Amino acid sequence: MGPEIRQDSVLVGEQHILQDLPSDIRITSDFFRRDVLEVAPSLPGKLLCRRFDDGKIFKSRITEVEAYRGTDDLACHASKGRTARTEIMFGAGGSVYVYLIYGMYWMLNFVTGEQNVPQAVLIRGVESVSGPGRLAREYGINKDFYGEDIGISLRLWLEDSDEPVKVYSSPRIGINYAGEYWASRPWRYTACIDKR
DNA sequence: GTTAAGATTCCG
DNA sequence: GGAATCTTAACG
Repeated sequence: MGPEIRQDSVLVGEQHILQDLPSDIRITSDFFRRDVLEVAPSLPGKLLCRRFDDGKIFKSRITEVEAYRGTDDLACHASKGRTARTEIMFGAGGSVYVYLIYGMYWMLNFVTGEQNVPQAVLIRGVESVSGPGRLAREYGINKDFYGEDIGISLRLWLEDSDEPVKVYSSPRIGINYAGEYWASRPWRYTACIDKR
């Protein structure tokens, strides 16, 4: 059974290739070039979209994210300084930051903010998948996506959704090591997606 | 070179 | 409650 052919795909040789999506649907890099505390709360409800190598396209609405904000934030990897791992976070918003945790789970993040302002949003869940480790696994995200430009990538992108969402904020998960102050910042944003 | 710990998940 | 599993960062 071949891949589902969409209207926005085009035949190139023997393969159907997904066209770059119209700018009024796809979220552009500009969206991410703002403070992470503006970007993160506006992500729940948006569609996280993936085109796999076999041409199949998977989309699910984001339900849970967390903001990691700059060198002061002791829960943010950038607080350790500019290293090979954190380098991408020091670039302008719109690229992908992925890293391996506990030797087995990839964490999917989107860099936000202006150049030299290291921030990122961790995508912790979508409607069909709970948990950041399982999410990356379902979406086939690994180190190959480090630095991917979310504004132009043909295999990973975001789309707007008109579904109304209520967004709640609460403390971030699993970062008690950062100390009480940073662990208590309400920078986790969860969506309650209305299903009428 | 060595080591401790981690933005997690699954099993008992 | 604890293991799985390995990269990163800190230290010698």
